[in-house]
Amino acid sequence: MQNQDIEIVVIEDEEDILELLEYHLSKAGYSVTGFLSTEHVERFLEEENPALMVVDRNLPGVEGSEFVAYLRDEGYDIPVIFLTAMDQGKDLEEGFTSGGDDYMTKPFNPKELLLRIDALLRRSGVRKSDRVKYRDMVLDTKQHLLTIEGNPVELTNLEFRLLYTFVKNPHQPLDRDFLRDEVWGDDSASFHDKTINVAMNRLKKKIDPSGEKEYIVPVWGVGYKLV
Amino acid sequence: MQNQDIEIVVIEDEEDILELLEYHLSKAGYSVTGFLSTEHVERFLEEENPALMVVDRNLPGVEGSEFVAYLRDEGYDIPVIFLTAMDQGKDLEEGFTSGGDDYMTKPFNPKELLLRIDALLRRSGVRKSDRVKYRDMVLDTKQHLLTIEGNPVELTNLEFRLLYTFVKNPHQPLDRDFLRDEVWGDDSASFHDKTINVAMNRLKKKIDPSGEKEYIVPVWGVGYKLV
DNA sequence: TAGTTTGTAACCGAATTGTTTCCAAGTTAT
DNA sequence: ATAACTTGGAAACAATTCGGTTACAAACTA
Repeated sequence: MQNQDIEIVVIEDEEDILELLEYHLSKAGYSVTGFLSTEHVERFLEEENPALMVVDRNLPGVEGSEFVAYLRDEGYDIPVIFLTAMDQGKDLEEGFTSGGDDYMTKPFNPKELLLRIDALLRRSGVRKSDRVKYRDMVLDTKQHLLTIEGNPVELTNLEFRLLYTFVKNPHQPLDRDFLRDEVWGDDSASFHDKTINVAMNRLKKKIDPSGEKEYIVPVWGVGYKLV
Repeated sequence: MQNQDIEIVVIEDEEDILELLEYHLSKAGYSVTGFLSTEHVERFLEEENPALMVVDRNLPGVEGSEFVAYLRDEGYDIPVIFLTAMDQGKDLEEGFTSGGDDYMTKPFNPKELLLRIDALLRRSGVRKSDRVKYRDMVLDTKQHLLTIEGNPVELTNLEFRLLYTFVKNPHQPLDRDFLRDEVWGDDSASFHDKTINVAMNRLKKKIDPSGEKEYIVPVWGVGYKLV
């Protein structure tokens, strides 16, 4: 799921609406943290670094827009979508000038909220567009990060490039010449036979220490293939 | 006027609405270029590099959303606000999934459109706020001042620009080529290997003398990233 | 000119990558 | 079926690459 590991904060004082929001966002794959007031939110922001906030405009105590204006002043650049009960012109203006990115009126259409969240995440650069998936592996080429079943797996540069060429060409045996060209490139001159073997084995050990997943299998006399 | 020199493209086939849009946007200080169809827009984008587009969803010939999807595919990342005659759920979804950033229904409230344009410009980095926060660091770009936990930290010009590029691109490994382009710019000619290393280490030492905060970590074989 | 900032160079240590050797498993020939 | 042969895997070792550190020189500022 592409929304996995994206954290969203919701601030809403009406408990049933908060629950509804949490339900829809969770269902879309986001991890959601709800607050009934702005009280402990700043502390949370310092520690967690969530990707986006959905904020009710009318909160008890500190106004939603006031709070966001304060955060902006402090230097927080987190994307904010305001929710409000009515569509008053004054409200709208205050929402945007206080530093909000978008504005929706209640009762909100969940579908639209999700679309707007998605657009805002895209624009603010949270969505890492260049991800490649294979079975339970996710390669984030921008972040140089591999996760297996959601857990990060440490790979070296070479190993990452190697795995990437396999994920790009699944199910087909890649011979050693191809791998050498693709991964090692020009450094082809003077190249020991077993270099690729050793590199492959190190990679296989890292992505499948127990050897039970069988992501990559040798093809005798040819090379390797991603099953 | 803060909107001076910001270029906005409007694509709208109904001439009177186009004029109305041009009027409101010009009054707000933007320089506006209107088109009655998508026809010559791409050529214009190639030459001018406007900051934002306002696009009617229902255009003769190529659909507005289709056109934007095409542009996105071509690699154009320009912010887009869609206008549509009716608020159909299908329309809305198509607007966002084709790569739009915001969506308004006609008849639109000019005030709201201006607010949304402003918010989107802010978010897409056209307007840069002069305070940026990351964890307990606050960078004041106006004053070239950094505070950590409220305490001022002395940075040189270079170090400040360096840290700023990291705060602008958090969580991403920034490779040395990128940093060189971004921070050092044209002086790329004759550039010692270790220059970036040394600069990075000087910066790291200043923002985290004890090395316990781990703001910036090296990514082996790639560069550095702000955690 | 004095003082600060920034780039260069040399060196060190750690992480990564390549080489070698030996062994196991698959393939082929007898 | 078994021996000879070929290829892949494992482990230890060596070489290389890369980042960190320091000292020093050049460039820049006040």
